[in-house]
Amino acid sequence: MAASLDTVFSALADPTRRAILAMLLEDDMAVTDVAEPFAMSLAAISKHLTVLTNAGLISQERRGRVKWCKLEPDALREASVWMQGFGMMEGLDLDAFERFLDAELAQPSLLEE
Amino acid sequence: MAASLDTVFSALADPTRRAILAMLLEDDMAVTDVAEPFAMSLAAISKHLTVLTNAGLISQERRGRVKWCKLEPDALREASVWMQGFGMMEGLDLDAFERFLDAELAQPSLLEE
DNA sequence: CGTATATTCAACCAACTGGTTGACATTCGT
DNA sequence: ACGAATGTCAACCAGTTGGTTGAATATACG
Repeated sequence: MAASLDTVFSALADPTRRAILAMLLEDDMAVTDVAEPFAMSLAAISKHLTVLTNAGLISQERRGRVKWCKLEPDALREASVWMQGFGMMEGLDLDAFERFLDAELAQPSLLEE
Repeated sequence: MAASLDTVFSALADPTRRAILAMLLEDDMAVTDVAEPFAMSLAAISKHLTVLTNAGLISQERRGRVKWCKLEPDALREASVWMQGFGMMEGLDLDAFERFLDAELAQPSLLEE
């Protein structure tokens, strides 16, 4: 999955999805168990899990009739690097940040030709 | 402005807005100058700046007929703390992270009653 | 005063989001 | 083989997003 900053940040922009990530921090979970505490349908949670998967924030592995959801925190790394570049956090990797800025600003579709 | 994680992350989810933030990292800028490199109308950029302002990521101060835009990186701090809580980055503040998780999970509107 | 500059507002539009429900496909247990 | 459990799919809906254009509002300049 191409986990761009776009997809990662927009996946994180929903409180339900952030809550799911927090739950998966504890342990891997089946879809039904993920859905259990929420006041919405299983289908809605299934969609949220798809969004998280597309963002690379979780992975899903089917075992029998149960689909296990697993946190994939690596996808947060590049987003975190981006944010740290604004100089407010410790542990800044300036080189990585510059690469991100260059790559993003170089997207021709975004800029005038 | 109530800069929630929702508004911060969803503001960051757009590449135009991230590019604007990167530009403001260099220096404060007028709205017209922010808009100049982009292939879209001034009105569109004005809307993006409103989104960024509502997220607390920038502030805008009118001086004469020019409205100056200024980066406000503090808004990134709580989002960055949230992300760091997933254990992949250095400088983790576990206490702050726990407080965030508790606050978010305690939102009753999200959970079944 | 009149005109150019800087920015927003209002109406509109297509596309996306986040939710619903009901039907469907798989797999497990008996 | 049957029935219950696990998830997804498809169609639908209301509300939001990201863009457009044209008019409106300040403010500054000469």
